[in-house]
Amino acid sequence: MSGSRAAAKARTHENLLDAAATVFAERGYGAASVEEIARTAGVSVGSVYAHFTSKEKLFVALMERRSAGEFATAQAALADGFEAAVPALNRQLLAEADSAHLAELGAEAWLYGLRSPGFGAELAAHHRRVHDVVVEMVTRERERRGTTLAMTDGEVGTVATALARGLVHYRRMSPETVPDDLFGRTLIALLRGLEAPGPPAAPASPPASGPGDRASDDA
Amino acid sequence: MSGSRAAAKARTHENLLDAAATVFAERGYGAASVEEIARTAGVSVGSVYAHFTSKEKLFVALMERRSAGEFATAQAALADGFEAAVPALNRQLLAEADSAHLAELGAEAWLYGLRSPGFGAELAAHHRRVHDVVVEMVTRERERRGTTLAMTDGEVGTVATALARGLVHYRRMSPETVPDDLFGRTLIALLRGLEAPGPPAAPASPPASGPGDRASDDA
DNA sequence: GTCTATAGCGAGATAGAC
DNA sequence: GTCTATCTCGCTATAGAC
Repeated sequence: MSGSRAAAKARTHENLLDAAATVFAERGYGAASVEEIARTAGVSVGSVYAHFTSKEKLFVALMERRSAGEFATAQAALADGFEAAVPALNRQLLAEADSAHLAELGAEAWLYGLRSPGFGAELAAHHRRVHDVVVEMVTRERERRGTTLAMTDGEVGTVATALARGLVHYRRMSPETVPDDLFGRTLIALLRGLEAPGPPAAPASPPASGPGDRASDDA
Repeated sequence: MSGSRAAAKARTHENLLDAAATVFAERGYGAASVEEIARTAGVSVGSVYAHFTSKEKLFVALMERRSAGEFATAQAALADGFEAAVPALNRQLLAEADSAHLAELGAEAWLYGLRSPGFGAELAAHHRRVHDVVVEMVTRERERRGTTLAMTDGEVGTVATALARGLVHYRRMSPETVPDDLFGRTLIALLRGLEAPGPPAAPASPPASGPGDRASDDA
C-alpha cells in the first residue's frame, strides 16, 4: 500500500503543504511556526527543511499549488456556457467562504504579495489569468445575445471578480448577511442594467460616440 | 508650543497609534515588533507599555480608531443624497486603495477578527453599522424613484460594500485594472438592472407575489 | 530523507531609576 | 510617563547521526 520511497517522499511533500495551509491560515504567515507545521504534518522540523529551504519558500510553494487549483476550477466553470458558469462560480465562492482556511489563505497571499515584489508580480499574473477566463465568458455571452454593454468586457470581468472577492470576505465574517445565490443574482441584474442603452423608447441608436465596438479591454 | 504634560501624553498616544498603523501594515500583525513601533514613534519600548498593556491591545486600539474614522466618513458621504453619495463613496474607495497602509490594515483586521472571537464580533458589528448607513441610502433613493427592486435593500447594501471591498483589493494589487469611476458606474448600472421587473411591455404589474414591499432586511 | 539536539538570534514584556 | 537594561522564551535554521 505504501509504494516506493519516492512515493513516500512525495506524500510527505503533500502532507507538508496541507499542514502549511492549515497553520498559515490559522496563525497568519508571521505568527506561524515551522515547528507547528512539522508537528501537524507528523514529521520533524529537519524534514521540513529537507523539502523546503525556508519558511518563505514553503509558503510560496503552497500559494503556487493554490493558484493552480483555483485556475483549473475557473476554467472548468467556464467550459459550459454562461448559464451554467454563473451558478458554478457561485458555488466556488460559497466553498471558499465556508471553508475553514481558503479565504484566510487568499488574504495572506494578497498581503504577502504587497510586501514581496516578486511574489506580488506572480500573484497579479495569476489574477490576470483568472480574469481573462471570466472575460472570455462575458464576451461569449454578449456576442450570443447580440447586444452591446455600457462597459468593456474587461471591466465586467473586474467587477465580477471583485464582487466575488468581497462577498467571500463578508460571508466569512458574517455568514447570515450574504445569501447563497446573491452573487449570481447580482451578476445577472448587472448585465441587465448594462444592456439597454436608454429608456425603452429608442430600440438601437447609441449617441454619436465611437464605432459600435465595446469589447475586450481593461483600462 | 508644547502644552501641558497631559497634552504631551496624548500626543505620544496618537504618535504610537500612527506608528502602529505603519508597522502593522508593512510587516503584518505577527511579524510586527513592538521595538520597531516604538522606534517609529520616536519613543522607547517602555513607553509603549505605559500606554498599552500589550501588543495585542495596541493593535485593537488602532483598529477601533480606524473603525470610528471609517464610520464617520461613511455617514458624511450619506449626508447629501444618492447622487452625491456615490461619487463620495467612490473617492473613499480610491483613497483606501491608493493609500500606503489602509487596505493592508483592513485585511489585517479581518484576519485578526477571524482568529479572535471577541474582536471578530466587534468587527462584524462595525460592518453592520456601515452597512446600515449604505442601506439607508439605498432605501431613500428607491423611495424617491418610487420603484421596486428585484432585491432587498439590505442585499443591495451588501453587494455595494462587497464590491467596494473587492475593488480596493484588486486596485491595490493591479492598479491599472480598476478605473477610477468603476465603482460608481457599476452601482448605477446595477440599480438600473434591478429596477425594471420585466420587458418594457407591462408598465406596472408585478406577479402575484406578496404585497408591494421589498424593503429593508438582510437575509 | 528523516531524526534529535542545539546554535543563535530576536521577540514580548518587566524592573527600577529618574 | 519615559527611559535603559534585562529576563525569558520561542523562533528559524543548521549539524550530524542513522
